[in-house]
Amino acid sequence: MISTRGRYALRVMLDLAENGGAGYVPMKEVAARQGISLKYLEQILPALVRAGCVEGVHGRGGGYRLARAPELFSVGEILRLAEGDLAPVACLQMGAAPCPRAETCRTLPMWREYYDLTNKYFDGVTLADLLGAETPDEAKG
Amino acid sequence: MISTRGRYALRVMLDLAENGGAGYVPMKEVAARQGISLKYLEQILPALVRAGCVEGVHGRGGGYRLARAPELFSVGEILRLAEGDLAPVACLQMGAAPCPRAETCRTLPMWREYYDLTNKYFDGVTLADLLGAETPDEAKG
DNA sequence: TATACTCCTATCAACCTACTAGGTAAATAG
DNA sequence: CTATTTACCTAGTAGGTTGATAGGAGTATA
Repeated sequence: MISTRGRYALRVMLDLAENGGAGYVPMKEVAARQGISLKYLEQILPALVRAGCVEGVHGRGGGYRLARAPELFSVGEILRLAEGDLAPVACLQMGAAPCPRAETCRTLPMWREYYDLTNKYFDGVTLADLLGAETPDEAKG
Repeated sequence: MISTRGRYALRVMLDLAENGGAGYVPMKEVAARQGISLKYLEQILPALVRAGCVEGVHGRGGGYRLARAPELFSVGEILRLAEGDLAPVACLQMGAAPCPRAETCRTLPMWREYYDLTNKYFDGVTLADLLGAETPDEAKG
């Protein structure tokens, strides 16, 4: 399941895209608009900064802004940064201890294929797709 | 993420398909073969019985057996019984309080489409597919 | 130098997961 | 009828995760 971390990260990115324009937007404003705890958002954002998705500027007049245009961000990229992983089972998570059953596991290939499906789906949706009020389908077609 | 409940349920069904034949298999044996706590399995199985996926018989010579042939079980059916739901976000879970943002939510259509994708994928894989040592792809093609 | 931001770290309550434990009910074997 | 074997029911529990809150340090601007 996608937790609030991933969902909030997405909402912040969308908020920056809509309300950002060219300048920096303080998280305080985003938190108020989105109805999310400022302190909680402050925990989520550094990962997006380190990955070069948003740029943060300290001090008065500072805030965050998107590092690229919305059509250049995939949802998959943002979710992976916030959630760490989109693996459907523990044994496929990065850094997981290799499962001793892996060789003979009847279900592992299925989990792998679903994992691929998941990554491909979310990599195929961009922030720009979500900003248009259309469904991702329509955006793609 | 698919938890052990769903994964164990699948493994039990596969074990019954492989080692069951026509008769009843005691959970004790399945637990030993699969290296899973018997007491934990006993918690998972009633849901499969109630749904008519497996049949349990008490007493000496009893145990469980599949209620249908392996090709008539989809993985999706079993996972939903064990996990309750395959919803990727809380607001899509059955019985969830309706989200006040639903009307204007930019991301909800995407979650919905991914939810559909998930159900369709797992509904398209059968126990029989997993029993053949092939990948689900090959089984389908 | 005061202010307004980002960013770091610690803490915490609530909840969930994965399991353990101890039974009761039902069926069969002797 | 009794002992045994199995399914099935219910409660508890250690450890981890989630979703926050809190306090402050670092940094840029006016």
